[in-house]
Amino acid sequence: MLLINQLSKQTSIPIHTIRFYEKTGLFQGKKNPEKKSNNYNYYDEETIEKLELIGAAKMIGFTLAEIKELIEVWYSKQISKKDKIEILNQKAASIDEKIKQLKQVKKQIDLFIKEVEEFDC
Amino acid sequence: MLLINQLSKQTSIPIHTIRFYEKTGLFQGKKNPEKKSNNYNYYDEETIEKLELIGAAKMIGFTLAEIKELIEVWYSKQISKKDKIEILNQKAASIDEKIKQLKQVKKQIDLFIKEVEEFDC
DNA sequence: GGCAACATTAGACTATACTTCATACTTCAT
DNA sequence: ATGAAGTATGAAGTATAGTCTAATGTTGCC
Repeated sequence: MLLINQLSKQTSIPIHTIRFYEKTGLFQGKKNPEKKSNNYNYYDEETIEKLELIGAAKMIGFTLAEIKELIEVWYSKQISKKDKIEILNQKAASIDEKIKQLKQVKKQIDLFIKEVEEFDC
Repeated sequence: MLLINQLSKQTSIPIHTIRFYEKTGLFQGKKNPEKKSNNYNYYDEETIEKLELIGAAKMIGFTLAEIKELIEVWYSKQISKKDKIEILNQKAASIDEKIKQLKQVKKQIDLFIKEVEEFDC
């Protein structure tokens, strides 16, 4: 179990940002019941996974609200198999859509580069 | 030449947003020198193009600052061919990078869907 | 000439995602 | 035991990207 400082170092995510994510409900640290003198939060390996997922999902344009939903599906034991698969398929589809859009714009930029190379002398 | 209302209708971008983009420096309307009684802004076809570019670039996660740079390259007559190509290549590379990341996450989600389908009964 | 529909500006307000600050407590090395 | 470093909490501040309001002026049509 890691303290927030270690967690930050292992994920390269600033402490303040981690706290912000925690407050947003993306995950929760656990208090140590044996140590009642402090109320430090302890984080498990799953939290590292979650932070990595957050990083990846953010990079591709998901909002924290969407990521929260994704995490809930990913780790929930309560959500039915059917619902899980549906939400995951939705996310997968939205990623495909984004890839399509990116390729479209890439093509346009490549064309424009050619244009510049040939005519704009 | 279009007034802002027409521009908004043709691009499906709200008037307020168009004004915001203009204030941000993504493009500029022109005053009509023959009509000195008002100071309405008139927009040309190029502005429609630019707004479409903004829409596409935003969709793939470019910030307005990046888009501004892209538009400046796209339409500037002052920037050298070499610089234009360099900036465009940078944007193209960042799109490739994003596509790579998206594919990565897509793969992870697909794997997880399989996992859920097989084991989480 | 009067009224609806459109235009402009400045400024206030919102949401998202942080980021910093202030205060106060805890742990650890010397 | 004391000071540096780490932790918690709440609240304020920042940046980006809008979105809305108010006050005021303009145009077009009956």
